[in-house]
Amino acid sequence: MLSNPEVLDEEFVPERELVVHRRAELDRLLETLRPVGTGPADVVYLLGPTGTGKTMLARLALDLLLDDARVDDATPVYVNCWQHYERLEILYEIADGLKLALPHRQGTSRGEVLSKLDEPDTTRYVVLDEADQITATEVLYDLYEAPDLHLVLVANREQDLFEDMAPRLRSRLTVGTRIECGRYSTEELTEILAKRAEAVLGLVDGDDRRVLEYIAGHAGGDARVAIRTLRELLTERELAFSREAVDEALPAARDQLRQKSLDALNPHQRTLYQLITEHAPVNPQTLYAQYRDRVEEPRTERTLRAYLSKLEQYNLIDSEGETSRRTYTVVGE
DNA sequence: ACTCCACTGGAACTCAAGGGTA
DNA sequence: TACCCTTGAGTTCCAGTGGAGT
Repeated sequence: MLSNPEVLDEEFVPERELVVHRRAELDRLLETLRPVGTGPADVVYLLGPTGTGKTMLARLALDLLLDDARVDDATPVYVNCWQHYERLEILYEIADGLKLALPHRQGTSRGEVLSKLDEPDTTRYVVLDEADQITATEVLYDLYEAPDLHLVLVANREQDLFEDMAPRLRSRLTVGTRIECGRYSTEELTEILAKRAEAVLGLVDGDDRRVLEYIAGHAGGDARVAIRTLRELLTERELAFSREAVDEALPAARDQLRQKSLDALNPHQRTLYQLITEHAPVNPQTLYAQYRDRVEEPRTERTLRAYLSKLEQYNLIDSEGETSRRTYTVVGE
């Protein structure tokens, strides 16, 4: 039996002690958010590619702020904009997190939620994870205007965040603290894996450590992939700690992460994804025709276009070219 | 230069569902 | 219980874009 198997979940938020390579970023984040000295910044950006510890940092910072004696009455809220990307949806999630007394979700207008947000009784810390998925960036303005509310925006690239933003909003939001999380090096990833492996297995010997290095070297600097692979090795492959086992576990780990995104799709979106895997690179005309052949009650092309942009947002597919020359391919195939 | 065609994405609309209210 | 309000999902319509053919 493994002890603490939860540390092998890539979404697990570790204790401060388990954080090995993001100490400086964590301290800077806490320093910026803590209302001491010159006062907190209004917006903090946590930027960097997938699997570089941004979400972990943001969640851990919320936990630590809650326990911090210097911070009175803090209310932390975490919203994943991957699932909640519409303006009202995000406001509702925040209202829920802040335990604001709304009559009910349906039937409460944006104005009502905003007026509730304008009456703070605590310092609010709001993390918007995957903030580049937000379709209506006006929500950032809503939150920026709310008193005593500190925003942490987590995104891969800063430009994605500001791309569709109105200039008035952009000029307000560009002021803020930026904390960059670069790709982990193989050494750093090995350390991270070693900490997690120790938490479940006890001490890790030299041979095992070489296997961890091997995982780290093949995970492309992505901690999610590395941790998933370790979990796959320890839970599914009966502690088979060898390079051969890693070679099998790595693609399985990547598949599982992809499957997690696919599970969030409706049947029509899944059919589109399936067709793109079968025919990639495929142009829109062929794709729409194949789709109509495949399903009983096809959606309109306008809806399919909306689905395709969603699949792209989920990083499941890629598109190249414009208008009639556009083609769709599957990411990672 | 002009026209045709394929494609995109915004705006306005319909519809069903969920919940409050008199 | 009938009616009202709001929402999300999906559709219809359409202006704009860019490649290809004449």
